[in-house]
Amino acid sequence: MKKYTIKDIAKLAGVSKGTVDRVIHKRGKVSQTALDKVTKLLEEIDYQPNLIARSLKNSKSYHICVIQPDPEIDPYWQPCTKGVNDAINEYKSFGITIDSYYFNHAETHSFLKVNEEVLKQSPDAVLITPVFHKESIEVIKKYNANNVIVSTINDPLELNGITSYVGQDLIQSGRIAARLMEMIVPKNKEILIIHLDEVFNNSIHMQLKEKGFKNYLKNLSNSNYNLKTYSLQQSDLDEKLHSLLNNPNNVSGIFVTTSKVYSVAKIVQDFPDLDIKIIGYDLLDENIKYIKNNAIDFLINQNPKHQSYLCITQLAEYFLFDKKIPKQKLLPIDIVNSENFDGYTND
Amino acid sequence: MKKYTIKDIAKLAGVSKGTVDRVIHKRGKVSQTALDKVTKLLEEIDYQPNLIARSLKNSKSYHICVIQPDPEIDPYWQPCTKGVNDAINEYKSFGITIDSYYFNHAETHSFLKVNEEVLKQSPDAVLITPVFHKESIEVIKKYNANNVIVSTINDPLELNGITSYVGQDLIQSGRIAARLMEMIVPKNKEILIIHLDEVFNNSIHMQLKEKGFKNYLKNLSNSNYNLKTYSLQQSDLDEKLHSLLNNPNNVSGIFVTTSKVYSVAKIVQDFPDLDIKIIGYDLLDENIKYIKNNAIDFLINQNPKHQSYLCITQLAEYFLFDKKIPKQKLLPIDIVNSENFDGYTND
DNA sequence: ACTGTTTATGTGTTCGAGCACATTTTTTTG
DNA sequence: CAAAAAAATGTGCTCGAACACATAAACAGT
Repeated sequence: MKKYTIKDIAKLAGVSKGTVDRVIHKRGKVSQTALDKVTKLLEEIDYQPNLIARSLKNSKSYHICVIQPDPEIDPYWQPCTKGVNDAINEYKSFGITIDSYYFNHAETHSFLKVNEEVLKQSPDAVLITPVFHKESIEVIKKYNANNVIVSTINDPLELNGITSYVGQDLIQSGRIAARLMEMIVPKNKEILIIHLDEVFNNSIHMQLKEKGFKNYLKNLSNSNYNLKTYSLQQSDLDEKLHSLLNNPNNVSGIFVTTSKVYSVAKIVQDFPDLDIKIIGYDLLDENIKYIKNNAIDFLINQNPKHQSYLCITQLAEYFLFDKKIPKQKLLPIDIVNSENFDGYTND
Repeated sequence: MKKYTIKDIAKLAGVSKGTVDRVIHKRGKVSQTALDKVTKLLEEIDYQPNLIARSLKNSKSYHICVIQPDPEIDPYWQPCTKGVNDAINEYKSFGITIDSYYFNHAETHSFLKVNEEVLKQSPDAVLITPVFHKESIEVIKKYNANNVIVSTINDPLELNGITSYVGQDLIQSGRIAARLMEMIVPKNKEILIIHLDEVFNNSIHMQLKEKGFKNYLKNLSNSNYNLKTYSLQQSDLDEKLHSLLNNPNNVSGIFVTTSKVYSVAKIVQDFPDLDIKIIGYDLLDENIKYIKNNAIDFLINQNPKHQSYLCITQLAEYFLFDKKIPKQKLLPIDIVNSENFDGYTND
């Protein structure tokens, strides 16, 4: 199983490597005879260009900018940064430079400002985390106009200006939570759906999760759960939840649609007599504390680290080896409990 | 953020690229003055050699042989083959050729014969799936003697002749199953542990899973489960399980330590009055059928496809870019139910 | 048949690292 | 101090693909 090079093929076909090259790249200026001969030969031996040589020849440097919420402000984004850093290290020896830009995920103007800055850099690609739905659409238009490739994670904007989306099916994510609830919460009990965030933002992932969750439970034949939805700021949670649980109630499960589930678990701990199951999102240190002692029953892992890492990997391999980028890459949705969280944190 | 090359450094240091090269590779024959100057410069600009150029220069072809049980005989190994095929396609343009060799997982001599064959090929590396514990150890010794790199998946042999193991923590795997059982099976009920396989083989993964499973349940304060273990050939299962369930019993959960869990689910379906929860392994088509309709409650995904793919990836990147191979890579242990299996099958 | 023009084919250089070999400089020795 | 030996440094080619440029063959028009 020898590896054929252009030179080999040229010799076999009795032409020069220039001609072979022209055939391969369909640059024309080749006689019918030569074209046939070379084409046939290429097929026969199933020629595979050496991607390393190709890449060396094209050896440019590429510049990718990452735009994400500041992990100092919201720790949810820390793993995202880790994924980016892994990618930086992996590709720095290949002539790919990656810069991170942070914005305050509570302020749209911060997001817009950072994007202005990045646009000035005119990078080859950007990876943006579109927590602001409307603003993102505008920003992406600008990138497209400047021929900057746009990849997104976390929040699927349905928009054709985007080259790649890496993330999860959020409706399905809600369904998974629902199926787990069904298994651990008795029939006819009350289940709370809590949207919890420090700030209100116009991203849609919480809504999609709720939709999937309700959708699953609605179609059950014999388990009439009583569902109640609350959209809360973190500051209102304490009062609201305490007043709910202090009064007579039938609550037996809580589904928190964000990574802030630990603050719910903390409050529920004050009511040891109520047997309340909790399902929420993501492997924050705070959450892991509660899943370890089973105060949280299940976490659903959105794997932000892997999302960002994979997204950059796709871009890098596109630049280096011309590997095509899938329009959408849906990652598996991991179910995490007290025994398997470890495997998802240490990679 | 310019990318420096050896030539750049040579110019900056006022020496030739040969000297720089000698410094980088510590080949000696460099004056102290030149050495200091170049070393300092290298540090200052944090020189990163262009791995693509390096790889091109070294451009050899590498040969990897994969030795695994015949997927035609045991479908469990089909995804393994898929992972290998993905790797073949990914790396064929990089001068890495990969050949697969199958053995009958019921016959040790078949395993030995295939290994003889592979040894004659003198490949650069082999990926073996050590279902036969003792025989594998012997075989690995031979590879080591011939300077063939040995990677393993699926079954951790504790042996220093192995360069890399990609797999899961099997004891933990059992603990995960136990935690799930605890959540869905009422206290004081009976739980069966069933080791089920077509043949008896001397691999140890079933034992490790059982160990983890029992270990978790034993340490529970208030849930006295009654555990019973059965080691069965597939042919004996039908009679044994029917007779068990036809008689008065308290069985409420079954943990099957292999991928053959579908045959247990099939039988349990005949007893709709008993509410028996089932947990088993792997996303075989047969198993997915049962998890879809909740006849199986949870599957634990050992991700054989990813295991084999990752293992080859490690070898390839070692050969191409000199990336070091971790001695052991433990993959996350995925919990799968009727709603998230999809994400693990389509990748 | 001889230019001029189009079309086809071949040659040589580049990318960056790595290494063999050639050349220069320094040191040793009679 | 010259010759020989050792040490240091520099030069030039290779890996395979890509492309610019040079050359050659084919064809058209007068």
